[in-house]
Amino acid sequence: MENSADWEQENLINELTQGMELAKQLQIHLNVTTSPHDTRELLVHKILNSYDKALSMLKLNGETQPTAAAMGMAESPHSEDSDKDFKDHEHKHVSKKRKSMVRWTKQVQVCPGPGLEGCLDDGYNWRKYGQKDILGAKYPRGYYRCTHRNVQGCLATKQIQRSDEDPTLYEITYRGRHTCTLITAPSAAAALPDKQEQPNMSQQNYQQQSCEIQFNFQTELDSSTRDQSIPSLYLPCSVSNVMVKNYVDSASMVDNNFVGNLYHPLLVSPSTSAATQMGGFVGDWNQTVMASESEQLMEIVSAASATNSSTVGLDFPFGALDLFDPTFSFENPPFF
DNA sequence: GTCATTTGACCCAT
DNA sequence: ATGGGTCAAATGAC
Repeated sequence: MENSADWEQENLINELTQGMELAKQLQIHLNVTTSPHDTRELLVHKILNSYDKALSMLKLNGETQPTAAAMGMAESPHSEDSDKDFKDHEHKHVSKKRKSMVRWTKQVQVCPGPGLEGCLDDGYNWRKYGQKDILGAKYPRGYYRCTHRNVQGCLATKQIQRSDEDPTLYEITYRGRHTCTLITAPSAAAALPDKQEQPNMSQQNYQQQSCEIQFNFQTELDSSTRDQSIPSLYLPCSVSNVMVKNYVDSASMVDNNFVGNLYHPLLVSPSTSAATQMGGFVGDWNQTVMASESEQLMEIVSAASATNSSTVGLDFPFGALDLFDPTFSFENPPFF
């Protein structure tokens, strides 16, 4: 038993180390303007793979710990994915997987009227697979899964529940991380149109997504005040009128203890000017929007590889967050 | 013809 | 037994 744990830990360290090495390579490639785009993308892919493996190890490990249930894993262990393939061949495995799925919720307020669905669009391509009347809820709950599920095996799902009290308020629960290769940054998404749903996605939707989960990326060429050898992650939300509002824990965010530790929900509140750009959104946003930082970071890294950005960073109103700072940790982010 | 949505049935956890 | 989540056939839109 102990040997097994040691072995797992060793593998975990190996994966993380590999991820770091790959990130360093990517860093070098980002500083070389002549570096081929393919190479960067390959590195990003490897990094993501490496961290995915590490996450899987941690999640599976976390499930065996008694604290997991106490930390919010009492969540209904229902199917995250009931694809027949999985049911037939990996039923038990899927059940485990479901429990460890990352889950987070955000609330979106939209103006009533046409184009409402568009406002709920988050840039990913979802396919509705069910709708159900929920006990005690006035409105039915819609069930959606990633369009690329069959092709790329992306297990991300979401549920949309309209609020009883405020019909303009929608609670969107996301489960699972997108593993599809669709790059979701606005520009990238536009470059990868989905013939089925993309045409319905208006520009305002892209703006919405850029403020909620994905972020716009900008090139920061003037890095005279910054160590050029250390690309920092810049999240230009402070520039694009999105500010970090607060941090709260959420039961839905601690489906497993690892997620609870690593995934600090980021609460952002787009300011009025951003909402104005978003058209369909109510001008005064007071509701909170939570997202997985890890997912954001994955996307940031992905998008960084797709741009010529020499730096990628998280830029908060109170300063930039340097993810390559050795003192940085998700458990103790410097700003919360 | 293809693909998305709808909806009743089914499965599973509680 | 009940409710939430998913399946899959039927239907509709393009």
